[in-house]
Amino acid sequence: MTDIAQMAFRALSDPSRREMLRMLGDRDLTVAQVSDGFDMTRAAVKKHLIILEEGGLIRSRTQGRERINTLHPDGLRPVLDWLGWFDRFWDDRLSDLKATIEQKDHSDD
Amino acid sequence: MTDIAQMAFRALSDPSRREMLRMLGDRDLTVAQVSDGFDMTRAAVKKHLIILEEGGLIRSRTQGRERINTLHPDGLRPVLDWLGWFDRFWDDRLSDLKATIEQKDHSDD
DNA sequence: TCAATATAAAACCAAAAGGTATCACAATTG
DNA sequence: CAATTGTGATACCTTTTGGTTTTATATTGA
Repeated sequence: MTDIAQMAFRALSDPSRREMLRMLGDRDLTVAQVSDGFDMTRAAVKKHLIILEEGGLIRSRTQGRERINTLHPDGLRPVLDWLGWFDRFWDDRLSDLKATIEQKDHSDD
Repeated sequence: MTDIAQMAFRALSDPSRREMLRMLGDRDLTVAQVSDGFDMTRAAVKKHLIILEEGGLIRSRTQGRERINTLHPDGLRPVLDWLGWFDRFWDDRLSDLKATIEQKDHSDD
């Protein structure tokens, strides 16, 4: 209900919504602009955007008659936290990621 | 429909199913044993387990009249891969995770 | 053998999800 | 101002979801 993680998981469970998040990762978009990427009505897109916002994955602000939707990546944190519990079964992924981090930390080696 | 990532995201979207995954992370459980942890019928639990298996998050084998359910952590990989796209917005997460890894490397658990 | 147990499978149900169409209204533009 | 555009809010519809109950079947144990 008001469970943050649950609302985020719920928001992520629909492929259209996940696609919307990717689009918003590239740039902020109005409802109409998001709708251009999908074969559904603006009303349907709007509903998805509401669910994404309820899940804490996007933010939106109204600007004139438009509503600008912005990715809110921090909203993924509850999801990643939950998934983190399973890292214990996932040692090789940690290694891979560690390598990535090392690379990033001293990329001038 | 048979989209692997979608089936996994779907499986994760229900809080009871996520709890079942945690339980199975501790040890393998029969359908009846999983049911003991929930206020719902075995039939309902069985349906959840089917969805978890369809999502690639658990495996199950029948042993006598029992069905043993086992966590299949690799099933989370498609989910983590999808989420990985957002790492670009999440630099501090890499730091956090690095700390976790260091901790793991230096302790024996 | 026979009763108890574990799962399976199906029918059924209410609510939620995902979509449409429609109307209202504020903001923009000619 | 009038017409257009972008959004918001409903009402409505169909399918999916999460649950129940019931019935069947296979395995176990006294």
